[in-house]
Amino acid sequence: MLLDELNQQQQDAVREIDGPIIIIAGAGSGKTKTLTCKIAYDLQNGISPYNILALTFTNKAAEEMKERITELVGTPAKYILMGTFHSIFSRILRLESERLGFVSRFSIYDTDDAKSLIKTIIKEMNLDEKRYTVSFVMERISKAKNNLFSPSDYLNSIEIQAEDRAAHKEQIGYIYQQYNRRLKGAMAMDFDDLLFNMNVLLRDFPDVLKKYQERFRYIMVDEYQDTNFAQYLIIKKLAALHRNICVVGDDAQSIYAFRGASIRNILNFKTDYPDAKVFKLEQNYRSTQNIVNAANCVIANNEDQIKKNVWTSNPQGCKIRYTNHDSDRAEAEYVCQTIKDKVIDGDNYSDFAVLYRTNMQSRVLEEALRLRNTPYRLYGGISFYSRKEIKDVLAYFRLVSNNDDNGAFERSINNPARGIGNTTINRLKIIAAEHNVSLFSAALNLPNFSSKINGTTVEKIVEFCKMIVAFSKTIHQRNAYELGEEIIRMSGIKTALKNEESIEAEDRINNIDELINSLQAFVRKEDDIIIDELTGEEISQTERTLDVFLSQVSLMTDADNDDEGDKVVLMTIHAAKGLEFPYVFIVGMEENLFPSLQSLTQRSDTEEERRLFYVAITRAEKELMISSARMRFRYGELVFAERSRFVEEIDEAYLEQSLDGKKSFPALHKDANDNSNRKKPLLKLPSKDSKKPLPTSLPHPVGGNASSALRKFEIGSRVVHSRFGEGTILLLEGEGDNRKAMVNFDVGGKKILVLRFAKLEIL
DNA sequence: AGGTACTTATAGAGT
DNA sequence: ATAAGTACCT
Repeated sequence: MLLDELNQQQQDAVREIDGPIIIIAGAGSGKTKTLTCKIAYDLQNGISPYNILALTFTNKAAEEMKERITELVGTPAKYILMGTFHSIFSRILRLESERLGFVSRFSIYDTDDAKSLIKTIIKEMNLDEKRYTVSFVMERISKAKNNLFSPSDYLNSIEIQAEDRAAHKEQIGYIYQQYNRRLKGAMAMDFDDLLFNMNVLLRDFPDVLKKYQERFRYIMVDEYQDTNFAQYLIIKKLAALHRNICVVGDDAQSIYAFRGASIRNILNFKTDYPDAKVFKLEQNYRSTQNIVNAANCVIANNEDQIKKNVWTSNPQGCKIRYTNHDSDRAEAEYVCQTIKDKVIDGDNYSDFAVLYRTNMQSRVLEEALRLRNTPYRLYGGISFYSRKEIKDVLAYFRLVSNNDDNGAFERSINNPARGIGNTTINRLKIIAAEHNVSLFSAALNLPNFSSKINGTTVEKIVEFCKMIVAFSKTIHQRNAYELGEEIIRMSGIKTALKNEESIEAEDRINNIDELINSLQAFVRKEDDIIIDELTGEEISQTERTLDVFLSQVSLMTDADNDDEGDKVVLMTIHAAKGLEFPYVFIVGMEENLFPSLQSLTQRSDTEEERRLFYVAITRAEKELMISSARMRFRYGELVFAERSRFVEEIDEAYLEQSLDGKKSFPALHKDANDNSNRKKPLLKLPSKDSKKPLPTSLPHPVGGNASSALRKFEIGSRVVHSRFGEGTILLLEGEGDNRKAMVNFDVGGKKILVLRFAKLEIL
């Protein structure tokens, strides 16, 4: 029976089918299990899968949930409309696109595409690029869209205009206006538009609203604490008719305010739906008592929260271990060594996760892991889909699918080089603007327009356009693999890379081949039948076309392609939400890094950082290791850091401290349950107020070079470096801490190294 | 038009 | 440390 494996609170939540429901699910409280059981229970009670809408934050979460529901109830699960906000709404928008004046094959601009468009506009408006930085303008526009301010709302808002004027950036409204016009002209939407336009659709077309209200009789929203205003309002409108809305979340895990999410949505659910039934899942099944208690201590420092008591009946476990290290490298080495030791004792690599605040921290960890041949899997960072060569290929696909996509046109027209340079493109842009048509349309009809572009160039442009047109014509006759493969072949991208004959080019070719593989997988999908849950129709193999592929790929992230295997996992804390691991390292516990510098200016931001730390702690099942470094490389230079304030927020009853990473835990496994003599930390840390002066000279070189070794370096010495291998010293300069050597490495050539940091050893 | 060499800006999380 | 942009040369 479905309910047998659930505790009382979980059962209560599952049994409540109708009306507004909020489930506050503490970390590790079996949220996914409850949610999947709940949907299965609904289905068993006669609710049609066709009437269920389930919204998640990641594709992965949606897939996993669907899989689990299928296990419980079988085929009907296939018909449930379940996915991310962005993917579900993009599909609805494609169906209803003509209402908003879009083609159904509109393009989706990712952040890079959007930024380059904004940049173009700033340049065209002759604005000072120092004052109007792309990232700032982008943030303003994104925030406006997430709060449903159109360009005219933006320009008419006294408050917003005052803000912009105060910042001496009063042109942002006009940039926004132009940006949106250009998106429309390219038949494109950015990520925020998917939410904004969904709102427009439901606001301006009552028949559409009614249609989807009637369709979605039961609505579930996962991670409700991370919804922004635009998402909140869509949900509210869709649920207004039947009021069967079930939201699940944990205010303590709200970590996306930076993206416009409002913790208020979950805190105010009872206000919106006074008759809402509230269920709290407070028993943690994931972590040891020490971990749960430590997490509770940390989160208790936040003011904004729903009261709850997360507890566990799991074993007490060992204390959380905090270590401080000389440098980011030493910290990384400590992580590697600890993992190695535990693997020797029988644990798997995949039992470990290393979590960090910022993606840039992954580098030093990767280096250390590689050095020790420790298998790892890196999540995030430059995703597969944002690699240049992949974006190049996808630009071709986009252009074929949507000829008006100016961004895709500009990217493709001279890639690979066809002798169509900047001058030509600028002339083309002018023609397109004069005739108010897209670049592609202007290019295709170029012979009919008078222009300064010379004849041979015109021929090349027309030839390109004809190739694209030929592809576009067959887009619905051929499957994504056949067409995509041909586009790649005919574009000449791969040939150009082959001619480069470099290692990098080889990698790029491999990546393109991987993309071709994914086209093939998309077309073949072992699942005999793919069902479009939105329309209820089956999608045959021939209907798995390039535009369908593209519509999915634009919203795909790396995390969605999991490559399993026994590997240590490296990821940001944000990416780790919803996951769990037996052993977790949280590295970089330093002021100005975690919490980040930007977050310290506002209390609410600091609270968000604390929730982020809470999320990180609660990923751990058995053991948690947190660490910091006294200095680390940031932006290419060395910075010193103090221990994060968050470390102190963990009661010492649950924490074990050591200042140097190694050999400091004599009783690693034994005394875990012995609390009796642990009133004081093993080592007294300097209090945060007693600011120690920054060390003027470093205690020890990172790699352990004793200073005596420095003297032995001479011009002509043969040396070995941990990363670069063997080489010969060509030059020496500087004194003391600044002593540098130019080394000619046998592989890789000349490099200048600061001896204080470089792991150079004399052979 | 295209490629190379040098300069400069920029580093917070991700659908 | 790195990517992106610019200046300059072929």
